[in-house]
Amino acid sequence: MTKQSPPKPPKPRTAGRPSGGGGLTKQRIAEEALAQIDEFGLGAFSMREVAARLDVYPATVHWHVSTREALLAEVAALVMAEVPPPPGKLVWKDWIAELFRRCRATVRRHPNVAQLLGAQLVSNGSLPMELVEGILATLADAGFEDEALLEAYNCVVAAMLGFLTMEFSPLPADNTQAWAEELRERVHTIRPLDHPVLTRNLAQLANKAFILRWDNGTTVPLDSSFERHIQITIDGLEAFARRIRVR
Amino acid sequence: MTKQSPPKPPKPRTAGRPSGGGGLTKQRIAEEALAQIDEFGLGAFSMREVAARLDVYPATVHWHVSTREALLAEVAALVMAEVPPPPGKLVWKDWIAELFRRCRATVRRHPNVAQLLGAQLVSNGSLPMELVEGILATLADAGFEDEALLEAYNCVVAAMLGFLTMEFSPLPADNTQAWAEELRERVHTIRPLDHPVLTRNLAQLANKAFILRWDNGTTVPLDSSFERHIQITIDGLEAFARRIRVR
DNA sequence: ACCTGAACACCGTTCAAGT
DNA sequence: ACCTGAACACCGTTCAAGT
Repeated sequence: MTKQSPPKPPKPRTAGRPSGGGGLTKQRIAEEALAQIDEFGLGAFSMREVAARLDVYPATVHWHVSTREALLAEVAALVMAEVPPPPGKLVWKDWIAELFRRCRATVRRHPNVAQLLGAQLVSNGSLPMELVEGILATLADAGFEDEALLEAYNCVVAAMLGFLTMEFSPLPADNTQAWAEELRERVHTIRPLDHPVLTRNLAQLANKAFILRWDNGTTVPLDSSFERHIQITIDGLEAFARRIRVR
Repeated sequence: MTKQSPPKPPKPRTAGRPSGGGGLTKQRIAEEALAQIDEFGLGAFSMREVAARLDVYPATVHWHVSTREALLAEVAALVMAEVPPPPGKLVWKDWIAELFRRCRATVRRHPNVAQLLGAQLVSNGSLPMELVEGILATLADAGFEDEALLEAYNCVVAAMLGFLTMEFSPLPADNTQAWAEELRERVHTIRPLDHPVLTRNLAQLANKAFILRWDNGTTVPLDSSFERHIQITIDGLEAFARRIRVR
């Protein structure tokens, strides 16, 4: 697109350790990769592109990162490291709710990495240990221990990352417009006799309910649904805690 | 791997519409793609590979499917179409719980497509409309309407697909072994002073808690966590229903 | 309408060679 | 230790040409 300088002046660079303030690091590479993904989406990400941005040969990137997958995991970790842990003094319900909100705020700033969070085991390891400990400590405070602690923890993580992964799942890369129009058409021509409840609530659901939408969370945020999701999760956890106490 | 017949006998095939029982269809292509993914993982999926399996030129596949992304969406739809809708006579709590379980059973049969379900908006449209209507009808039965219906629905879908996406998220493609060993090492050498709760419950959490595991749901299924996730979601929904009734 | 055959512009990764 | 330069074996997609 912006490549219109054909008499490309040959940049003579030398091999070996850089003399200037160069100092390419894994961190630096991940930052550049994140920038690329933020700007143009995951589809525009490639080792070669990142190398080009850093004005370096592809092999150089590989010297630092080993593999494309590893770099993406690094990027995911970079994003999740931005999540500020909620203050420790909150009661457990508020702490969990705050975590959900802060996590979403961070993902909102990097929506294109959302699909990396839940969907790959490598980048599942991206949540900072500090947050993991925070969740566990909070749930322990709420009265969960042993297997109940494990279950409550998994529920919290799945509910949080799962929702965000879906809310910000990317649109088709190619002809977004045509695709959106087609889905919108399909949703609005659903046969009322086969799908009465859907039809009756179409105005409420169209483009705001999962599976029935053609824009993602970047364009059409699911604010109220997310807040409700928090409440439902916490109410469910409380019921769980009650069941334990009763026993 | 199994390619050791170099004097490949040239298969002379003719262009044009196939005479025999050929009849390549989008459906047929998606089935072959699914088979490939089931066997060797999403990493081994490519248009060319699918074409080879069908004994056809890559361009032929493109004539039927338009794009790689579209084919993957088709594959996701194929899988989710396998989910048998729960019987309609169940009370709403049981219906939702059954849906969760049936959905999981299906994804368990095709774990490698899990990462497609939640993470791409194209394949978000994969859930059959019949199930969507089922969820809506069930929730309407439970007393949710208008915006509450939207919120409850989004919560159900996110909770269900979100958990499954994470439980079956794929391992790194390359040197799985080394990666697993490294993560296991990292988890077991967490500093006790910084992460007391984590350390205290390490035996309970290691390789069974999200972020702290190196095997996915195929090897180490999160059965009890999933059942608890169902209960928590339903209890939360019930609390939500109560809040509405009170108002 | 459906397919072949070939081509284009990309990939990730490896490896010898430089400094 | 860190990088160049080139190569290898793949990709997805397009397009004219066949039948």
